[in-house]
Amino acid sequence: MERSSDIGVQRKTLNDIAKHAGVSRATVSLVLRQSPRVAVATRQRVQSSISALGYVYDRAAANMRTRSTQTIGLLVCEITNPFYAELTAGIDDALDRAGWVAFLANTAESPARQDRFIARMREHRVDGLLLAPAEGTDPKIIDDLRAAGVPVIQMLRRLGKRNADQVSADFRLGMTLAAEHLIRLGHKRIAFVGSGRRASPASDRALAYRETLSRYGLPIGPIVNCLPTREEGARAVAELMRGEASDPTAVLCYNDICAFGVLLGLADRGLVAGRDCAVIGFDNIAEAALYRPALTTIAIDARRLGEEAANLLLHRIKAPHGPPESIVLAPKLIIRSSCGGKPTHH
Amino acid sequence: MERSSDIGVQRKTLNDIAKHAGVSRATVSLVLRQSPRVAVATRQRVQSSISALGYVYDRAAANMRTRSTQTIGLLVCEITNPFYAELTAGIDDALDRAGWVAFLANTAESPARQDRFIARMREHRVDGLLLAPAEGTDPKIIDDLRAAGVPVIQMLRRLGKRNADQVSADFRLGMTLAAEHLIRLGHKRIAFVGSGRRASPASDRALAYRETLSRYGLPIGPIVNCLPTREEGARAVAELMRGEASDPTAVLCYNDICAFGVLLGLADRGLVAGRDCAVIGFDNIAEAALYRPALTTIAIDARRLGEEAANLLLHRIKAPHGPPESIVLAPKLIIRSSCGGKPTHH
DNA sequence: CGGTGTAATTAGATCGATCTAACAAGAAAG
DNA sequence: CTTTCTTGTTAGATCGATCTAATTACACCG
Repeated sequence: MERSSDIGVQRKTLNDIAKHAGVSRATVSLVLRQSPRVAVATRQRVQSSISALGYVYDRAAANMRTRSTQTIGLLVCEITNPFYAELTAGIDDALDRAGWVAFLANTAESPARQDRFIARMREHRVDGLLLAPAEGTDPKIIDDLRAAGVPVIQMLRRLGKRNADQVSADFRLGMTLAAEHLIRLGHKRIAFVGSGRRASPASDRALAYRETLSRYGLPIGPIVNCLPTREEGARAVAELMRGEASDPTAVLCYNDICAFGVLLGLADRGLVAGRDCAVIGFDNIAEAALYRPALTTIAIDARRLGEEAANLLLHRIKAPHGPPESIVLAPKLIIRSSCGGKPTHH
Repeated sequence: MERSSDIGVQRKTLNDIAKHAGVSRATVSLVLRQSPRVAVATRQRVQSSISALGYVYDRAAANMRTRSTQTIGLLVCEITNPFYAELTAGIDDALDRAGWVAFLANTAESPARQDRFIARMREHRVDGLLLAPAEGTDPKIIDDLRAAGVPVIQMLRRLGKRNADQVSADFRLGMTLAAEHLIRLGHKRIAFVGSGRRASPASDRALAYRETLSRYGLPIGPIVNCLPTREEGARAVAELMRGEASDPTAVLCYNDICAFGVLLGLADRGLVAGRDCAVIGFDNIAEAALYRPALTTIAIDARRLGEEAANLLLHRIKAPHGPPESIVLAPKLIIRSSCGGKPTHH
């Protein structure tokens, strides 16, 4: 009894097609690569053999000669963070358009895990890497990869000082916009929640907070360290709000997740954000518009950022010796209800 | 001037190592694969040559002979959905432990895009596929892949009726638990929001809703179609709550996202979930615990589900002819505040 | 009619690993 | 001393494509 659906059927090769179509292996290869040097009649004959035999192109074999795999490695510091999920979706979009595929690695903020994945991806001969570095990443890996001839695009977090290919957003400008918004609304005691992170996006934001407040002659602080989780954000409120007259009237947060935590913390203490205290987040993740009160925040277009990063990497792979490029997206203030007043966005 | 950090350095090969260590290519290969048939002295000599020359193993070349790539394809219907992001993290974890890597594709619920990615992954010779199918996926693709000898694990959504390898959760039981909870609380008019989806997890939930209500002799409906977005969930409330005495007193939702939408819709109409209306979600995504009111929901352990799926696929790749396995995780009712009463979880 | 140019096709080497089967050297057995 | 066995090593074929350089077929031209 023949079982056509059985597993382990021999995969067809170029030789099988060649024999079936009565041409040489080389000609079939030319057809596959849409070479114009093949006669129309031959091309058609080959193409019908290909579909008759159900041939599947073996890119891995082809890669051996061409020395390129049309494959990249994507290293994300935390895929369960909606911002990075959106970034990933943007990357995936751009790669799909170009016909490439990505190996995914969720490093979960572990540099050791990141190293392991990078090694594994290099063994698979990826043509390049997109790196949203885990916290505590040794900047040396950029040099190592460069020495090995592996193009890398840094996303969001800067490693080391040297100029390299990177895609990011202007976090300082973003936080400045946020602070100025609060100052325009008349706030004088503005707190900052979330300075605890070492990575560059965090230090950029904390810096802009200090700079802007001092530029307007306002007192700096209180500043509360806080990991980007809602639990921590809620806990931070306990440190900020002591029921005294000197309590802050507004809070700038490291990101939306922290801000949600702060909103929770306020609600749990019977305070209403937007009335008793102004709160601003950062990132504009999807939930920001859909929370109540809706969160005023700084929008970073994560999907667009992903697309730019993927395109820059593909460009760099084509032109490995070109000068480093740095793409910095502009942030945008999105006014909703968490600072009171009339929202311009829902 | 020598530039050691220049791009495009020739990659070292087995032959280079062999020459450097004064042995044959075959011996180096044996060392790399930790064969016990190599003398200790030789092994050490080879190993020091390997690190001296900075050799990087070329798995792609090795794959040509071994006919296995230690690579799988992961197709996710929507990576920006936190449930699937969590699932992805679980898969990544399990693969990391095994030393494998995954190609990621975010199909964004597009079957055409899914087909494209599957073809591309097959060209890259993945050893198997993890498929969280896009809505509207043709069940035939499972047969096609089986005929081609590509192991596939279906995740969450069932395709066709035949028994195949799959990992899912008991959605009927989950929705039954949710409905019975509301019934225990004394609700008589229980609505359902989100029946619009065609995929099996949706129909399972809708079915369990009907079954349970009729089992307890309660009227079925109203039922409101609703895509799993907050906007749609909020819109659904307008259809449900007409300010009449016959308005439902409780709402079962397709998933947490819908439920958040319903909470928003209620809030926008001045109604308080847990007091004026009970709401239950499904999935227990991270936000569920951190919303106010905290959402009562059915927990599905997405990370665990991902790990199980990855492990089952690795098992199936080792034993392609084994009988199909079906792993079904048990759901759990998580009581918080959105149905009133004392919450057991925060 | 032989020579030239162009278009279409192909044989054979090649990418970098693994696999097979054979071989060399020394120990153990007869 | 020869035979057999064991241990360690290796030459050469192989995986399935691409690339190079050569070959064929045929039209065109002087």
